[in-house]
Amino acid sequence: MTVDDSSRIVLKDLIRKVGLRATASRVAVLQLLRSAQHPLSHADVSEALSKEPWDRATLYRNLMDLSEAGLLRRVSLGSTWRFEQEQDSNKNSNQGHPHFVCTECGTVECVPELRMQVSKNTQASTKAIQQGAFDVQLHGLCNDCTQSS
Amino acid sequence: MTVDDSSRIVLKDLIRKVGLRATASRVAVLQLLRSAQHPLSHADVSEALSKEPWDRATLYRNLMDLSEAGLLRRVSLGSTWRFEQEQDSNKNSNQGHPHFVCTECGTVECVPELRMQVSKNTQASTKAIQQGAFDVQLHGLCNDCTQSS
DNA sequence: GATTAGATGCAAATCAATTGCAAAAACACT
DNA sequence: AGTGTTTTTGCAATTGATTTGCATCTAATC
Repeated sequence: MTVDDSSRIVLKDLIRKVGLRATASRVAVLQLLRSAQHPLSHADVSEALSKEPWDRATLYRNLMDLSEAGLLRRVSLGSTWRFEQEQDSNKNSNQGHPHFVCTECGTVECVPELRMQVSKNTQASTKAIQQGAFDVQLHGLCNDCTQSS
Repeated sequence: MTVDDSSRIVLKDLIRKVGLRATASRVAVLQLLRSAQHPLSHADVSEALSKEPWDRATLYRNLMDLSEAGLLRRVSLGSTWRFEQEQDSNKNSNQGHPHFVCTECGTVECVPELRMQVSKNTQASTKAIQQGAFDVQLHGLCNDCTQSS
């Protein structure tokens, strides 16, 4: 049994534990996101698994199902989403780590080391801000797009 | 001459100053965004001006043209955009004020009073972060969506 | 008011995201 | 292993937003 096989068994168990059936595409999606260094879009996942026979719609549904089940985290970009593996440290939190989003190419990087202080004296009318229930994103040009522009 | 008329003249001059022709739809778009309390999407603009005869494509191009010319600011939401009036205080800055983005309905609010401190000792590999060339977004549920969920 | 470069309107093309439904696969139980 | 039940998938079709080509129109200039 290879390392890949054993990890596949672990992933299958994980998937079953949250009440979903451990199908090949779900295992592959989960495996992909666990090895990814940054959050991936539907399109990223489709492309990465393009050698496999799975349909776009299936991968869409896989990502949604795994996210709703808590095995992935959905990073909101307004009207679209990126997906990343759920971190144990975030499990019981409504807040993940900060992300850097490229305004040119849309790539999303994780910047977990970044600490942001939100001034507490904010009289923001938004409850989520008062309660700290939000994710932080920095939007700017990534290194690649800085060069080419 | 009404207040509206005089403001329209001012807007027309503004548009001409940046090298564009002062067409009726451009004036209307600029006027709308100047009175808006938060950044608007193209769909928002279309709807707000739905009584006018202008085509969707025209409004798209108006928003893009006015942004490129520096009269509007484009707020990136990953793959889509919102538009807001350019603030004089931002004119020579590559950074606007922070925004709060609802992960449910996509509404974008301005939170200019929010001050964020990014730890300076970051060894982030992204140049934009090191140089402070980024916009800050907080993503969470807006008050409306908190209630209904 | 005539000229002309720039802008618009319309229709068509593109592209991403989503849905319905029949067929296939996973799981539970013999 | 075989069978039945429920979930999931694959495919095709739909939706909806954004973009583009091009003929027509118009703002700005003379």
